[in-house]
Amino acid sequence: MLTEIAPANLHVFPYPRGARYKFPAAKSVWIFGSKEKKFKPNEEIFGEGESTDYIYRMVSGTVRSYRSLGQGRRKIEAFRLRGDIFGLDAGEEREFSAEAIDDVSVLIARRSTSVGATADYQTIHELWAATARELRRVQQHALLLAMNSRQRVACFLLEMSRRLGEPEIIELPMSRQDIADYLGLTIETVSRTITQFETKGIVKLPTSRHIVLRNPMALQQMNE
Amino acid sequence: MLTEIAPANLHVFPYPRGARYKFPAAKSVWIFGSKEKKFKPNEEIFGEGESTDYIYRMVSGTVRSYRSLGQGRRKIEAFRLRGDIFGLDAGEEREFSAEAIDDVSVLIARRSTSVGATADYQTIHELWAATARELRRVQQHALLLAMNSRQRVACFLLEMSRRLGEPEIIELPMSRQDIADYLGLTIETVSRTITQFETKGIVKLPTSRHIVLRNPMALQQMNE
DNA sequence: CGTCATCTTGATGAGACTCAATTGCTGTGG
DNA sequence: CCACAGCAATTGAGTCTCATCAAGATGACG
Repeated sequence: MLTEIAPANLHVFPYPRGARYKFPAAKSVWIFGSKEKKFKPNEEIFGEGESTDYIYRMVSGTVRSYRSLGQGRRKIEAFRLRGDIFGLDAGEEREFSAEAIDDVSVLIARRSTSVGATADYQTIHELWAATARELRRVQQHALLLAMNSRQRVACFLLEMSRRLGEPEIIELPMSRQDIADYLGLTIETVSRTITQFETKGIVKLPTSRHIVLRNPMALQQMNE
Repeated sequence: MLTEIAPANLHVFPYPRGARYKFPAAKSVWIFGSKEKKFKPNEEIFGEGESTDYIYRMVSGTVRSYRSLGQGRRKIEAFRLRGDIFGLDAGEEREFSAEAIDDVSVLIARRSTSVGATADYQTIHELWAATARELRRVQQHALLLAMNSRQRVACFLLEMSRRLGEPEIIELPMSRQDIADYLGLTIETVSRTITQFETKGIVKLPTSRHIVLRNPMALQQMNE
């Protein structure tokens, strides 16, 4: 139900001072059906320009939401994890594509159902709250993109640490290329930066996708 | 406060089922009083951490919405021009500050009034629409921040051209420092880039704040 | 006409990108 | 079990972009 979702993607790093932003607890659950739809890795969930008939709620797995630029370039706008709601574009057409990164399972709601004539206060309120959360997330991301590579990677690791549950053990579902496209860097820079963190003893890398935070405070402090 | 929307029997989104909904351009301004409040250049309209009691609608002038980072650094998140609605934060406290750049006149609405017990469909609709527009704007801005300096400045000029009305004559209300903080660049880079455009005959600079677009297409094409 | 702001221009260096080579990992087939 | 292919990630070397620091130029205003 929606209530569980709010905290999940509420705070995108850099952490706002305190937990000032309280969105009202959402109560209704009726907008999503109970049938799960599954996607295989790299399978497209929706593409730019398609109609915005559905909204999605992550049950498991990881999704990248991105926009294609020219020349095979790509900007990843968000990673969607368990509990996140996505696909709530305002216009009639998708502005971003969404692809499964690993095995993904989602709940789907038709827009016409949830935002149609029968919509009640609770629903509209939840959808508005979801839009507001998304706005906050993107604002944070825009701040991140104005930072240097060390800060961006640090923020990314802390964000993943928080969102994936385990505070100090990060099992990354996405590739270096995905991370690079999310942070507006190249894979080489991402790789070098993480290596640099490892050299300084800030993180440990049992494998490239498995990152252990040994000194999260050091990552926090890079933003000042 | 936003949470206290009355449980009115709202047909909140009376769109025919199946019809993809479109956020209409906000038409009415009725939630705002008719009394204008004025601010002098560099005067603060609200600051980070203050309560989000009011929302604003620009009547004239220019406002910068920004967040202070450490060491006198600053990230400008948006310029607000005539007609823009701003201050619609979802949380209880301001995440950004807002300052008048030049002489500013705004209409003010108390939140409790506009989203209180008397709230009706149109109000909620407009506020959500405003949030959705803001989301889209910030998404666009995030894409911009992933580009190189030439592209950022080009996008900025085109944005101003569009928003300030005159397609090919831009009378900039803000300083180079403001532009730089908006684009995540330095004043020197902004200045050099514009000079470069002038050398190429893409723009003409009667004065530093007065920019004439001689070849807007060239600016467009920088994004591919 | 001087003063202060703002903007431009110049010189230099750090940081990130590019291209290329190497290493590491995983699955597959002999 | 090993060899090898295929892909992902790391590392290296060179280049370029943009930030920094410093110095002029321009413009607004008393």
